[in-house]
Amino acid sequence: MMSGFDDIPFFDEEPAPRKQPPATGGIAARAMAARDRQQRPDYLSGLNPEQAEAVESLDGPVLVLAGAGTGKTRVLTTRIAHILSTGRAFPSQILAVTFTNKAAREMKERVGVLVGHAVEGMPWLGTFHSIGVKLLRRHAELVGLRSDFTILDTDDVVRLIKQIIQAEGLDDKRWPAKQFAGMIDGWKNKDLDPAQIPEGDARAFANGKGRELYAAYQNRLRTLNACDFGDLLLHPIRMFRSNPDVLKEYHDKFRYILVDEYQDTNTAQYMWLRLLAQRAKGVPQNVCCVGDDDQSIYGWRGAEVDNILRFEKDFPGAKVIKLERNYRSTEHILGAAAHLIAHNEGRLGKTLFTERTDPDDEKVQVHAAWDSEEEARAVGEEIEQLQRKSHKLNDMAILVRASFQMREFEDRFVTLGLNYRVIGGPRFYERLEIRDAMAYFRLVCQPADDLAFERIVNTPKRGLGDTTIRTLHDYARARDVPMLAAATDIIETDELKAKARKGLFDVVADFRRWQSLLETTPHTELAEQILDESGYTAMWQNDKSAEAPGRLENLKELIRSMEAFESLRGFLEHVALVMDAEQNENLDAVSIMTLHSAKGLEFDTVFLPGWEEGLFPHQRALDEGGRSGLEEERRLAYVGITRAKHRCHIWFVSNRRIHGLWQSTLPSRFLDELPNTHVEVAETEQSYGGYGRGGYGQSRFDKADPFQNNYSTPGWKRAQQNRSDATRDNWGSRSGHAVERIGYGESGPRSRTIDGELVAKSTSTEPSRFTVGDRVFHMKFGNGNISAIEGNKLTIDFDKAGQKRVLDGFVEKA
DNA sequence: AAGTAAGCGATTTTT
DNA sequence: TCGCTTACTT
Repeated sequence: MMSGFDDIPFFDEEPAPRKQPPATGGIAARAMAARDRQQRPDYLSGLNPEQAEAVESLDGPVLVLAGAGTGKTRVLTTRIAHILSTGRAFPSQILAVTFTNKAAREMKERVGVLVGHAVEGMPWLGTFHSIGVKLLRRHAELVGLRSDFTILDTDDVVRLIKQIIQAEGLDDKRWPAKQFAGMIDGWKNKDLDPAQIPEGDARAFANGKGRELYAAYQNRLRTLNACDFGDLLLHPIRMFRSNPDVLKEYHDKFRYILVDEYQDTNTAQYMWLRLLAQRAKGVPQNVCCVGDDDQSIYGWRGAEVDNILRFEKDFPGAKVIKLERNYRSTEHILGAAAHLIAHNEGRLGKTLFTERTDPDDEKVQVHAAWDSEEEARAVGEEIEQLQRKSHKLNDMAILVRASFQMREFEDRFVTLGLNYRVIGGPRFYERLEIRDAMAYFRLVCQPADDLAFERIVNTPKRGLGDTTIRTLHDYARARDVPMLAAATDIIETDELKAKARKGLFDVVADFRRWQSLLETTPHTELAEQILDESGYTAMWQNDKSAEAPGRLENLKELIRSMEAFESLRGFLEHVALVMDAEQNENLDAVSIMTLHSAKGLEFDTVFLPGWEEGLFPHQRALDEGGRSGLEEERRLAYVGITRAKHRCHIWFVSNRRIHGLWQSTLPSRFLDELPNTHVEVAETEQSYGGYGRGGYGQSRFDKADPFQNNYSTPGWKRAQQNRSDATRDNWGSRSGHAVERIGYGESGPRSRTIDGELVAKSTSTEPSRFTVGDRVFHMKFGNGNISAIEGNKLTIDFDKAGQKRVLDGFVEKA
């Protein structure tokens, strides 16, 4: 099994240059490769021909288009194993980049399985950011940092920006720091420094001060000796650009470069990669990017699908290998997914197939429910039924478009006593008490960390209020020293009142003591000591609120998780980069998560609720992203379906409560893009369909089996268009079934269209056709009397359902 | 400094 | 509508 690995040399760091393997592409190497191919080592024998080609094409640029479930990770890990076993590179000469820590971890583990002890010898396998940190710690001085720089998270960044906005004398309510943080992030994703941002962008914020503020922010980071996440990419880029000798060093070093999830790279990551990958002319670029354009779902946070689409132009002579043989899903699931994604334009074009055909495999099921409550109830029932057939809850997942959908399922599962776990959501290291504790630790390790200082200087309360902090802040800025240092000085003066001076004196003394213990005391012990002596633990012990015990528990957990690290510093770095905490694997539970966080996972049974226009595809994606927004939504749907191994159940409801108002909804257009042959509409004995749908036109989903006939005929399409327009009008007032298209009069409501498809229409504000006291009928709640009217929103006392607020388009005069 | 009142926004998320 | 953040009050 381990053939060929026993004689790999291992180095923690660089081997001596003359001991390097023969140059890639050389005759010797090719001969060796040929020999290896003949021998077909064990680790290659389990691969299909395409996978094997992806693994063995070591010379020159390679793009592996790996569809969902086609063994992408296997290819990557085996390729690394192959490089090592053929002696083409030492572990430290392979650069392997992933997006998430999870992916990096998984890759490390799997390479470990293949090559045993070599994993420790792969220092350059990690996320873009962790590799960036590694580069920066080595060359910090080249970008004006010290190598012990701190990494700020989003929360720190926002607080810092807020200070800067205030310092500029701007109103921080009119110009929210959070928004500006987002803008900076966007610029950094595009590899733009303050001088390079487009004039329009610069003007868009704070009366044209955008550029200034961005520059001020960067200056502040430098004085704080700190980086935000974007800098972890940008600083290395700048460093390479202005220090060709350093870049050359890494060119020589990295003989093979591998990139996972290439479709998710943003412009900065692309530049970073290109700098490292594009060597001198004539030298083969052994870069291998793996990705799937059909699974690009992060355009909204700066990912450029274009990077993968133009790979062949960027790397001339690139070999493109498609992996289309799927090992995960049934033919129905693949067929449904393929048909759906075929509606996108600008694809590289892959079609997944499987060799397994089992007549027992069920088709993808589409279910209709009356409202979200019934949807949750029905999914709960399905889950219980599967459970009765001894399916594991761990093998089931509910994948939602937006997190507000989760609640209904959680509520239902609580009543049923069904175990579930929510993936994503608020994370351990983002909790208040954890962040406070971390601020203490940070300040001990890095006395210049003003953000940490300000966070905890008066937590617990030490009588150091706003005025004191402001005085101290100004004092520090005037002398250009960190606040902790300023505090040390200021307590010698009489700038502060006696009470504040005493409080500050104690803080300074505490930190001085903890710092002196840093090298001598074991870090977990020191951490505990810090939390105790600072009074932080006591603060929560004295807190009577319901969450206090949980917070204390979290603090204990924090200390416990430090044990795995060698030092406080090492732990801090880990937390800055790896924000996730492990889930309890032992519990058998249904997973609930967003479609985005489901990427890369697989489940036996997948439930996809909420396939309604406006929710999925999401209205905002359409409004803000137009055609490409729609296509990204479609890719999201594709990701959702392809998570399923055996069963995929899609749901949509007719009524959903959005922002507290009940709204009638239309089945998602994606449902109509699913093929007959692999999809069936599930018979449900629920209330859906039992009601008259009063003038909303026919839908194939009104009938028991809409797939029987004409759902894709122009007639159906038109019917849906009618319904769509009619319903959208209900946001304003009802205007019948007129088909409104592009080209309204100047004064009329403006619609948005995507290639002629009507996607959104602004609300109109005509006076309501109802008056208080009217007797009305609502499809969901039945009869009732109007008790109040605000614009198009009616408050109605229903005979059975009680008081509800609904939009006037959904009721009729009774 | 804490507690209430008012206001705002409401996809998706990693590092 | 609801839940969270911020402002104002005591």
